Formats: sequence, C-alpha cells, structure tokens
Amino acid sequence: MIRRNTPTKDAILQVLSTSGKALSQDAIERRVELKVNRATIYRVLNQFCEDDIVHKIVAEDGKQYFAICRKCENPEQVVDHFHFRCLSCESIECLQIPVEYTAPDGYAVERTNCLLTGTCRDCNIA
Amino acid sequence: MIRRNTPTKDAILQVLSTSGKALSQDAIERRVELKVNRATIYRVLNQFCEDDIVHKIVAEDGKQYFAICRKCENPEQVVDHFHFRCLSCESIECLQIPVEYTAPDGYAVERTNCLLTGTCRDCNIA
DNA sequence: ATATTATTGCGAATATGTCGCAATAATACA
DNA sequence: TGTATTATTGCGACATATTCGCAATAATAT
Repeated sequence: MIRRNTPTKDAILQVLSTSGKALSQDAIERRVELKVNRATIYRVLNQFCEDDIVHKIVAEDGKQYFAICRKCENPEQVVDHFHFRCLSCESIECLQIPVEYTAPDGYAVERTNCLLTGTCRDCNIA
Repeated sequence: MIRRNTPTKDAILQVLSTSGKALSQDAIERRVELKVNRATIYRVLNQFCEDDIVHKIVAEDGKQYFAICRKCENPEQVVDHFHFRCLSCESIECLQIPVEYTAPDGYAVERTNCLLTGTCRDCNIA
C-alpha cells in the first residue's frame, strides 16, 4: 500500500509534533485546525503506527494515546520506555526512563505498555 | 458503606482465586457457577478494588482485568509488579518482577500499570 | 420478626474504536 | 496537461466495554 501525502495527515502530525505529548483521538480532533472525521483520525494514526512514525500506548482509562517519540525518530534507540500520565493536566508523555526487567524463563516478550500515573512537575509546582 | 456477604461475591472471589490469573468481566461471567449480571460483576470487582482485595490492570486491548495478588494478600509487599499478557492463551498473570524506575524530579507517581506482552512459557513449549 | 439499606438484575445510556461503502483527491504516466 | 488508478476521506452503522438509574431482593442488626 503506497502512502499519499494529504493535508489531513500533515495536520495530525503537526498537532502531535507541537504538543510533544501523547494524545488521544478526541484531543487530536479538538486541536487540529481542519475538521477531520473520527474514523479518519484513527485510520491515519494506525497507519502512522505501522510506519513507525508514532507509537501507541493504552492508559488505565482504556483509551489509546499516540505520540511521536525519540524511539521513532532514531531507530537505534529501540529501548522501550515508561510513560507518565498526569491526573491533573490529563497529559501523557514519554519519559526517558527505559523499562527494565528480566522475563521469567520461557517467556517471550514482544512489546511493553508501561505507564506511571500521578501528577507531573508542572502541576506539582502550581 | 458497610459490606455484606453474598453468594455472588463469594463466587466471583472463588473464580479469581482458583484461576490465579487476571480475568476480565466476561471471563469471570463465563466461569462463575451462578448466573451473575454483567453490571453486578463490575460493581463487585470495583468494590473489591476499593477494599484492596483485588487489583485492576488495563491491557492494550483497553479492557480491564482483575486479579488477586500477593500484593493484596500481604500489604507489606507494596511493590508494584509487572504483568504478563500472553497473546496465545489470552491470559494475564502477575509476575514477581518489581517495577523499578526513578521518577523525574517533581513527578509524583501514584500507581503503575505495567504490562509485558508476548507468549508465555506454556505456550512456547507447546 | 422486622426495619434498614446493601446488593442485584434489568434496561438503557455512554464511549471508544472499527468497518463498509461511495465520493474525493493524490499520484503516475501517456 | 489530461487521464487512469487507487489511496484517502466522510458518513453512517456497528461492536464492545463499562456505567448508571431504578425497582426488587436479600443480608444484617436489633
């Protein structure tokens, strides 16, 4: 499937890029300048995931969040990292903290989804 | 709110206890001997969470899973732990691997939701 | 035995995410 | 530059997970 450049894709990427955090579909829909359909946003985001442009994490609210991250930008940094979800400002950000563990014998780990929840620095200062 | 003992609660706890793994609402509904309403199962499970009888984790499928765990049984062991979700046998289990990290300055962590996904030992042998 | 109120079942409501289909638009190529 | 191909989009509908209100039932204490 050959990709095509569209204003919609640009706009969504723009939102993710300037936000610097992980955003959910509805957050993206609210921030994007164009009016983009819900299903389209999901399709674009899932495509970005396939192409390793963004990565997806699922929070304890059961929702999907999407973020551009260093991991995606430079593929050498393949280490999985923790994410932080702030209960006060509702943001989710990528932390530069690698996820470290030793899987039990016989267990094969394919991917991780690791989330710390609490209040972030900005919210604790205020 | 004073708690009352009911057959429903006993049965649900029984299922979680004998399974030894984290189960979703529908998995519990299928395994429980009594016929219990969906909403009731959620209410009971959420109450168990409040009372620290079980703990909840959210998987990348966005669903909630509930498990009795050592952490709940002996409160001294307050360390958060990783969970493992097997894509082959669809189970989620508590691993005895503590979640270790150093939160960035100013960040307050309240709870964690850490999941490793892959294939478990039983499934890798088969 | 009875009053109090926690618990349950039922139906409906909400929310998230996906899918099929038809219309539109991006790209390649003559 | 015009045209064919097909990726993309919007729309509506669908599936699923979870919650909520309300009335009926049942667990506990007196």
